[in-house]
Amino acid sequence: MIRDYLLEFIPFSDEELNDILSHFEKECVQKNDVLIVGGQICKKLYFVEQGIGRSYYLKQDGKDITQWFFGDGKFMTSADSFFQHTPSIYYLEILEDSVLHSISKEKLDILLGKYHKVEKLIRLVFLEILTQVFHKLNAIQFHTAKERYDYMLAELPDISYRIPLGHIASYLGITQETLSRIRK
Amino acid sequence: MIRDYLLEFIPFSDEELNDILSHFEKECVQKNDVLIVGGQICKKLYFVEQGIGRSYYLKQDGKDITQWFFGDGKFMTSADSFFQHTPSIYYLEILEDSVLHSISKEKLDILLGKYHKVEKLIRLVFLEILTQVFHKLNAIQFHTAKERYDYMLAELPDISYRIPLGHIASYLGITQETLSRIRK
DNA sequence: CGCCGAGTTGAACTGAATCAAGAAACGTGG
DNA sequence: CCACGTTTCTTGATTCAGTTCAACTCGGCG
Repeated sequence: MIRDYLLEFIPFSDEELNDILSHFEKECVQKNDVLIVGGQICKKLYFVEQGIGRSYYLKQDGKDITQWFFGDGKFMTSADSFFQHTPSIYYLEILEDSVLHSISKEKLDILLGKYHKVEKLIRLVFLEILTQVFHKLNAIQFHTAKERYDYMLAELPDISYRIPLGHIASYLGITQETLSRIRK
Repeated sequence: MIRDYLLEFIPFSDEELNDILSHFEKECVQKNDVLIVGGQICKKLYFVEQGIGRSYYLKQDGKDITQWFFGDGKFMTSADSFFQHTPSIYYLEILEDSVLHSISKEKLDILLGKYHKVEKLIRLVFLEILTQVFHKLNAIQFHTAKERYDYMLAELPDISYRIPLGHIASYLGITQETLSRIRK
């Protein structure tokens, strides 16, 4: 599973892949588990084998705003915190019982130093995320609540039906009430 | 200049740096020059030595929406188009007479293959951009027009006074009229 | 059975868009 | 150096999408 995903990006040899994967740990986590609390340093990069997670942050008034959803086959972390050892603005939360593979910064650094291909892998993953973030930005800027929801359905069809409405609403930058009205 | 910038990211040796920079070409461009037209494939990655550029796209109704500003010391390109050889959604335009250094995909690929450090450089540049895009996303989602403008002043203080108001407005996802009212 | 979180519905309010017109700044050629 | 056209910016009046606040429904679960 994680094998297949990595191979889609880079043609690793079997040995390389085995070595790389030996640095990951399998973690089974439950719905509502919090992997990272805001203000702490995010120590791990996670690969979501099966399940869903989200990142969110708290506004001054205490409302939580979903920043991103991480579905099957995606890497999940608080990027600047993890890569730059700074406190995370974001919380990472698991939304349904999930199977993850995690790797620490130290171990990833070993792999990044050892394999040019891993460096490239991370670059490609970043590029993919970057493209998606810009998509979302475009979807939100100058678009109505309905158009935003359509974007969500198009971009994350599998996720849209597994998640509490409130999370989707804050992800799209609208209120839960508005989203509820749109759906009918 | 470009030397110093690259050295901030990675401790290249003199030989490495000379070799790398020999693959770049210096380009002097003028205000209103368009480097990439939407629909075409972006062939080059640019480094802005001095000046300002922006990326924008056209909405159905023909209005142009600024997506990003590229000031001194930043890399500028249409990322997915350049790295994945796909047609660009975005236009790249120069906003004041500028000095750029450009490199083609082919030459960059050579450098990426030859130097593990260049691969890392690009990864770090991506990480920086990713962080900034998420910042912008947070600034726009659930924030008033005034708060967005404050974000702009904080994030891009040098740029805010060199650019037509309309570009800033569309960048922030508000209308020019509203921005004009906010400023006083 | 009654509680509790999640979702829906309603009515009043508001920030920002839209439409329209005028003022200021810019640059280009005579 | 001034006149003219173009672009950029400001200001005003109106309108509307979406927020806010509050009450109510529904389904699951102890």
